[in-house]
Amino acid sequence: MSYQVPRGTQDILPDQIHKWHALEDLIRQFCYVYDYKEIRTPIFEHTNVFKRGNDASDMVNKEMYTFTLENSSTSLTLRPEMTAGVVRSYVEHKLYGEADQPLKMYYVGPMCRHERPQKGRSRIFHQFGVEVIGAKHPLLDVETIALGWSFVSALGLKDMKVLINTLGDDASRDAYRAALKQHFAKDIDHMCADCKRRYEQNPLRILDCKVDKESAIMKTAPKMKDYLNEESKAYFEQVLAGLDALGIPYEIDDQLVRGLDYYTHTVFEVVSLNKEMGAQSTVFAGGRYDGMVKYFGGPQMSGIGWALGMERLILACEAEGIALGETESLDIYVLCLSPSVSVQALQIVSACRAAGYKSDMDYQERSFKAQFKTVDRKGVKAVILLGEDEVKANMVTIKRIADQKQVQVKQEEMISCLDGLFQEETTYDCKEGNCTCHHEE
RNA sequence: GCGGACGUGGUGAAGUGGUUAACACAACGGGUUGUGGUCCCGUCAUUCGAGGGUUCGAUCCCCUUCGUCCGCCCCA
Repeated sequence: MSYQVPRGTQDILPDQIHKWHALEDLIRQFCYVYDYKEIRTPIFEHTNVFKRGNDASDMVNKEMYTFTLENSSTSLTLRPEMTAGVVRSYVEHKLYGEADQPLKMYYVGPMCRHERPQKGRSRIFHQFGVEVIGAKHPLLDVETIALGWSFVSALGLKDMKVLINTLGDDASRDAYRAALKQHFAKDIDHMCADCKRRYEQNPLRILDCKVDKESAIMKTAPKMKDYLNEESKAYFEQVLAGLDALGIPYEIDDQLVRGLDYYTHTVFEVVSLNKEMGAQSTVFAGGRYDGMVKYFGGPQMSGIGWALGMERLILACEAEGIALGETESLDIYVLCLSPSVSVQALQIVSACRAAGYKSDMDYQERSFKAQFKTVDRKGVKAVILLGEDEVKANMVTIKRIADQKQVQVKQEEMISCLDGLFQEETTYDCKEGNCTCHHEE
């Protein structure tokens, strides 16, 4: 009991891993047909990759795992998100010079944030995300949303909603920011401490405030849409038209500003409406960023991306009763009837494995009955019985569980016999209560 | 960082200031010595998250600590 995982982290145990494999397989399929390629960047970066000048977000200011090793002056940080690392890599390797732009990338991996753990919120969690860098077109915004939306739809999730908004370009945002500051100027003293901080650092995020949400000053606050210039407005309208064209339902939420400060134009959030999700209901979210590539020393190029919380996705699937991945089963189990033949049993298991059958045997010298229990529990399709009689005769006994068909064959013929048994039509009439097969509950 | 609830075997859980900590599931062994799933019998917590304190005596009361859950905050 003295050793345990650090707070807010968890082991993903073997009996849960099928969910992760199922999701990862589907992710690769989707990214393949969308022609997005995987990128892998380091799990830690120089701190200044994440901590950039004007960033006022909690994520970079309060929640980063930042460390400096002894005998070193280099400050490193465990990545709290992926976009910064991807953009850094894009610029560092001068990928903006590649022929095919935009570059379409995806990633899957762990992120670290020092937050208070809660349902759907851990200190190490996994994100699947996409980044499209090197071109700016509203239909690219639509494409990335479509990728995520079709992905969660393919899983069977139904209680999902797309919330979308625009922050406009820099000029629109500057104008809006000034208007907000003016609006809140005389009341900021009565507002919550967080809002006071936001007022100075990033007035847009005052709109995110839950404390003062119902106050009159909040309700009469100027709207972003009234400060959008023509170009920004047109951009947003094209995004919405693209979503309409693909039949993706959405809801415009003009309070949506997102927590990361690098966003421009399109921002969106896809949330689960299922009550079992708890307070952390955002499954994937992202937006466009116009300034990041230049910030990292590249040309003026735009990007768009989103990130999806894998743990939250699993929660959402569980909340909607969606099973991920197949339950484990075994093709063949070798039943060892006497410890004296265990070496021969191992040779037979090896032969089955070499032939491609998922196979196993007992290594605990357990009773015959106990070994058969394992057969039931693991959903074994065929059993090979091996006792002293078989070894003497150089035979094996093969029993197909589904219909209890049992044959004895020479060991040389074992694999071809198994091939036959597995290929043969095994669905047969099995009336309830009238047969001896095992029915799974 | 703030507020609240909780922590008993592999799992789900009952329980009480007093001698041996229910019950169920799972696991293992046996009845059935080479043919499983049902049934019956047996075994399985010197210990109640950890550390300290009060007490003749603590799983139960108090403190500390670690962790989980819920909400705030934040975000995927």
